[in-house]
Amino acid sequence: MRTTGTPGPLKRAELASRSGCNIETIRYYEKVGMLPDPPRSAAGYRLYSEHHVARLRFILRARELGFSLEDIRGLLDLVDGGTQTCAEVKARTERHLADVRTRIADLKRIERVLARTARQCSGDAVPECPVLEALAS
Amino acid sequence: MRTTGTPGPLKRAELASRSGCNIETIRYYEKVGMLPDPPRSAAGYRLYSEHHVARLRFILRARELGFSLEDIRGLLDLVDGGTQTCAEVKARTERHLADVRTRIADLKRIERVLARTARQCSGDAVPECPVLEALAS
DNA sequence: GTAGACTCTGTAGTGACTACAGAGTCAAGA
DNA sequence: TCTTGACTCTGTAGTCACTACAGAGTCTAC
Repeated sequence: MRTTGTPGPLKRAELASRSGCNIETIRYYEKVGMLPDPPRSAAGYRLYSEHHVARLRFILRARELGFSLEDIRGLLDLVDGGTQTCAEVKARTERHLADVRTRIADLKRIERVLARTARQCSGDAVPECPVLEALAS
Repeated sequence: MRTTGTPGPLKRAELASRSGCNIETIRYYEKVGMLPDPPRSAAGYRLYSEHHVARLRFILRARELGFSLEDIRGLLDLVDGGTQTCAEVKARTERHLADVRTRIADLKRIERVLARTARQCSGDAVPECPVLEALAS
């Protein structure tokens, strides 16, 4: 059993535990070209390096921030190309930020409607319900 | 060409335009049991009634409020059963409201990180980028 | 030698649609 | 009557970002 910090190639489960990523998701990211194909052992087992750990963490962090895989692919291209400019990345980030703000505004609108409607509910066991009426009207 | 307000059964495209719902989505809702199967013409064309219009609008309004189809199925069961109590609907609505609030909080956290990171960007055409560094680190 | 834990592959399922192909139907105009 | 074009029918596949599973192979500790 390899312990944390020991160097050498990692197997799928090790990469999963090092990154906190679901083991199947790793294979998925490989399949869709987000993670480079790792070298294989004689038996065909994937052998991941620190490079893969770093890239996977990059992907996961960007996912946490709500970037789509498509967005992340773009960011990775910029990184890989070595030609990325701060301006390009900034533009992408700000586009995404605008998206996030739109979603927040939408959800807040929804929240207001739901809260208002729920407040009108008596909570009694009567068959009339302002929520259903609001939806039906 | 039937004009708005004329009674009589509606075809798929008419129901779509009356409700603002995508025509394929109507068929999907039927398939998954959200909309009752309408009677058919001799040629097999669906013939929708005002009942279908009302139900479809109910579904669309609930979708706008972010209820899942599963949630809506529950609401429709309560409506159809005729046994729904305000208390049940209120509980569902409040569960959903809590969900929405969680999502808002998540997005706000994301927004803060994105905004802070984007601010650090010079926007210049230099290859170093604090956004990418934040993601990679 | 064997048990159990791992890995491999391909495939199918999730939710909520959306799109398309190929066939049939309908109504208006020539 | 015929044709044209717009509609409708069905089944199926694609979308996104995974997740789960089956059946086979491999590795390692005892």
